Amino acid sequence: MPELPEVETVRQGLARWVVGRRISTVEVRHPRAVRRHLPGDRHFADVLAGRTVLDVRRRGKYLWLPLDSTDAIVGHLGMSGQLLLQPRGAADELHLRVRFGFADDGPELRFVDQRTFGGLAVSAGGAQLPAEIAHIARDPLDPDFSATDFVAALRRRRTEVKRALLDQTLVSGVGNIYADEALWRAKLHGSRPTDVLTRPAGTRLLDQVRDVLTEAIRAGGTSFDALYVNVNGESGYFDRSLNVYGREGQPCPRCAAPIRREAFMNRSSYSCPRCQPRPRR
DNA sequence: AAAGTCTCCTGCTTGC
DNA sequence: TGCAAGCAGGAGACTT
Repeated sequence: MPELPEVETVRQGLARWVVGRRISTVEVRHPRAVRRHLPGDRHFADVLAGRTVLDVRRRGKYLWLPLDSTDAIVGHLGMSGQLLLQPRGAADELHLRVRFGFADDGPELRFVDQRTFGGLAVSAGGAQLPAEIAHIARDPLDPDFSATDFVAALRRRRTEVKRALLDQTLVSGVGNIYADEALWRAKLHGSRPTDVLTRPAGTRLLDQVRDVLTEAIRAGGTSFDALYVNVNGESGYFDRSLNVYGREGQPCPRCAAPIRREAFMNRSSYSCPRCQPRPRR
């Protein structure tokens, strides 16, 4: 599942292979992929034809591609979205949703998405920061992210710490996998209430979030279920470094207690019952 | 207003 | 064997 490290890996690939190229044709194969582009799929294709990609930027799990028109292509991979570079004429993927051809006749950019939770849109005048993602907080690897402000905001919340980590308006880029991994590293149970977390505990947690995200980027991301690949179709290998996520019943790498799985928001949380005791309520 | 829940979607896995 | 339910989950819409 694409979280910050996976999206950053894709960003780096796009920066290498797409920046400076002029879009010639856009084919929307499935309108749901551009459902957030309110003027519709025809407009999406028309407004992009002839535009040159100037850069590839990211905030949290969102990508945007500033164009020479001051607009930007905004993208989110959702659960299963992939941005792939493929030679012209290569067979269509089963879940191909959008195809971009370039004026240089080089490789196409394809948006492929099995579960269709992801999508693309054109942000009018959004080259600097698309309005569509202005509500998303900076991510913890952003040089302008303030640790002090984050910890203060965390402690003002009246919720559980894992819910707070997943709230993209508080800190962006963290999803279920890296939330569980950071909480394990910080030896905190995700149900711990945020308002009684000490400042040092909040800072330690943020440090662990940053560490796990940075290490995962170095590994090219986590390809837990093969739905995530980079722009060249290659898997990341951080799944080998996961300590708790998806490891129910296996020994905690720190204390050997069997990893526990608990229901959380209609999904699962993984933690060590000994290193991360559940808070008394 | 903030916090919590529901819904969108497909394909693989599990169970009767 | 076949069908149905369960599961994966990001984030916007909706409810409390």
